[in-house]
Amino acid sequence: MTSENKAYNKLIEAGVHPSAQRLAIMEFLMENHTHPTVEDVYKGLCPKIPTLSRTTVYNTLRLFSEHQAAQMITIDEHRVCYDGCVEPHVHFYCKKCKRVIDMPEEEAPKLVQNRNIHGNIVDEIQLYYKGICTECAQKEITEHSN
Amino acid sequence: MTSENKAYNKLIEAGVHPSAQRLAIMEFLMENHTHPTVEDVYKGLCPKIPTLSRTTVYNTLRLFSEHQAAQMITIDEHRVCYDGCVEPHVHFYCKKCKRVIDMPEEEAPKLVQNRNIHGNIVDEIQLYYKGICTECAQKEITEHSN
DNA sequence: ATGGGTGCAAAGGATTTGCAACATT
DNA sequence: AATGTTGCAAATCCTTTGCACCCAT
Repeated sequence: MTSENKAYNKLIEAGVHPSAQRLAIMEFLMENHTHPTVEDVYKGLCPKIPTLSRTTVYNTLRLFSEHQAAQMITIDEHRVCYDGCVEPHVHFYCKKCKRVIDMPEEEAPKLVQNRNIHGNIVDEIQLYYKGICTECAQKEITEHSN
Repeated sequence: MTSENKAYNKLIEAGVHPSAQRLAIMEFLMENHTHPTVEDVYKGLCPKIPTLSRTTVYNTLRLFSEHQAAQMITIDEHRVCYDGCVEPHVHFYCKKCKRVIDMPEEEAPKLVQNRNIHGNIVDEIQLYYKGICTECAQKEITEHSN
């Protein structure tokens, strides 16, 4: 199956009408597992869709997360980013380089859809780790040994 | 022990020099378990410290979280809020009323200080649940039954 | 022709920055 | 005097809003 088809199917399954922009944005998410911000998606797709606007990217990513076709990640205090993978997994945020990294080996809490806790209905779970990533930790050691 | 003393001790233990503003902000956090935003803290303390500035509240809350004297919560995509309690516990975010609520009965992942995962150093963990709170869920039922 | 989707420009809001004044040791 | 702290004003950056246009049904 081509990546266009995968993106198309995902939108249909999520109940999102597949416009050209939405398809391109979903495809971008599915090909870039780097937790892109709105700006990243915008920049990444501008060459392909020169008329694309930031507003559309904002609207679309929000729509995706509302339809569980993507997850919104608020691990970075400064900006929101998105993940095309909606399977539960842990995210790690490096306070130095500001990257968001997947931690597939860590156990993630499973989401029971519409779980009820004292009347509060939970439909989304996010587990965030924060700290310093390998690369940045390495750099720090090198710098300090000078 | 008075609440001033508690706040004072907490700052000292965290290695934060206790100025009047910092004491007042820490005291506010320890007395208000409502996950206040910068604006909330600012508004809450203005009567007591009329010269207080938002900048100071920003600086101070950031300083606290860097010294583990408070935790920064990024559950709400629109604004950061803070929790004076640094014991691990789950936070719930209501997408309707935007409140952040503690979920003490849910098991929270324990933070092993400076845990190392494939070279990534984890020094902070946040577990977020999102959905609709009891009150808002109730309201929705009432409205729809009209 | 109708409703949803898109994009521009402007507005809004949260947060940071630069800098001067201030307090405290 | 030196250092760290505070607070104002301005700047910055992210995100939303209002509205007009456009496209597909």
